[in-house]
Amino acid sequence: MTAEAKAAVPAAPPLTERQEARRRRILHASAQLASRGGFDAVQMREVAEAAGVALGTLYRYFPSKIHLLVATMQDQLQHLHGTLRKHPPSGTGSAERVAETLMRAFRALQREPHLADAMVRALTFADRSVSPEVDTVSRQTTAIILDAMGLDHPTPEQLSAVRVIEHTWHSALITWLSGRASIAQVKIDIETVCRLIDLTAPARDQRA
Amino acid sequence: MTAEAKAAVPAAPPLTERQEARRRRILHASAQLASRGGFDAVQMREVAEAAGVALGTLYRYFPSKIHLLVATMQDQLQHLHGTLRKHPPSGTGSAERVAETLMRAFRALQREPHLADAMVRALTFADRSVSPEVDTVSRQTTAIILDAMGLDHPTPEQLSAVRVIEHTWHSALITWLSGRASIAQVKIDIETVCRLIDLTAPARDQRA
DNA sequence: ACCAAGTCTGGAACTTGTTCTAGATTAGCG
DNA sequence: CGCTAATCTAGAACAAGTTCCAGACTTGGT
Repeated sequence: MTAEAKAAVPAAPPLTERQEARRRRILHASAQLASRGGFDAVQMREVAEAAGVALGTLYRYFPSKIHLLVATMQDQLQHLHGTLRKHPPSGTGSAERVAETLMRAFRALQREPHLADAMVRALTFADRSVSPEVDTVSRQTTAIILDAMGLDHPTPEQLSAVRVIEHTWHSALITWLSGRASIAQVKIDIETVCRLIDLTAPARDQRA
Repeated sequence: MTAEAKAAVPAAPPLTERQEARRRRILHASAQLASRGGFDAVQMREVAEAAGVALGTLYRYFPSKIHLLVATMQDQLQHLHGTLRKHPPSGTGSAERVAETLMRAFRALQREPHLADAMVRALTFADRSVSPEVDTVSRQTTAIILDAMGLDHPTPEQLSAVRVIEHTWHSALITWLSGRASIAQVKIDIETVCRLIDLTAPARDQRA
């Protein structure tokens, strides 16, 4: 919680070309299988086979199924962030733009609901041993939201609002994935929580 | 999502006394083991043994480990709701009272962090097959929050706010349990999201 | 008291995540 | 090139959730 900003993964031994390729094949196989049948369909033996790699090797690259799926999510988020940078949200207010961005991400997930299931379940099921990786995902998400808000130097209050938005985002996704909330409801929840942003705007109308 | 309010479990065959006792023993064993080592420590074979029941019987009562832990959570929530009814929050505003209530619940969880871990992880990991049970938990939570707000007939807008609060509550718990957020941060997040309540108050200062 | 249906028990068996081992391959280096 | 350490492979082995089964026990109805 204190001061270790920069690199969450201090020792990232440089991978050879073949190793990079293996890693990529594994992530691809993971996403592929996840797209078919969700979390349960990502079976370590199958991932290994599809990636053309021994089971032990798979575990050397990703020490658990959860690690693998969280890494898969990092991968997908990176894509998304790139896409969003190229086509920024069009709304005029911060709240609107954030809601628009999240809804766009949501629609992307709807196109691959099984993949979404695998990634989100892994993310919320992760225990302490996966904290660094999950934290990376969280930072990526935060960056996306701050981008949408157009903020470079958020106040602590605004960061709180962003954290709450992330909470809502993850949890709303889960209720949708498990069939307990409709798409429309997720939309409402996102729009509702985005109202918090205006509440923390540094400008006028502050009387608390 | 439409109109089937009353009983989520349509056919609850009346249990005999011995069956009720078995069920209670199982839930007790579950909570006991969870209190020790969290999610992983709740092993079905051990629960069965501790409850003095055959493995097959355990599975007849609770069709999966997740079902078992979600039921455990229902149980604990019931306690909590009872306690809260007897000692209502003292704040003057809705937002304050809800925040106070949730912080009180949070402190209760802090006393049994392993149990909290087991229940919350089960809750968010649950797939569609556990939807009815998870939904029950959700309704219990909603009821607790509405109680704190002192509302009997919430507007749709207020219900949205309550849903977002629940999202934040669950997700914040997870970040705390996995060591990615401090207790203080959870407190801040709860207080932040509770501000939404004032935003949806039916009274004055509505100009959007 | 007796029977049929349903329930419970003990235990084996199966599935999938994870670990371990022995031997082949590869990478870096003199 | 030839050596050494690291990495990779194939596959066995182990752990815990889940399923199945044969036989004993309960329950409810007659």
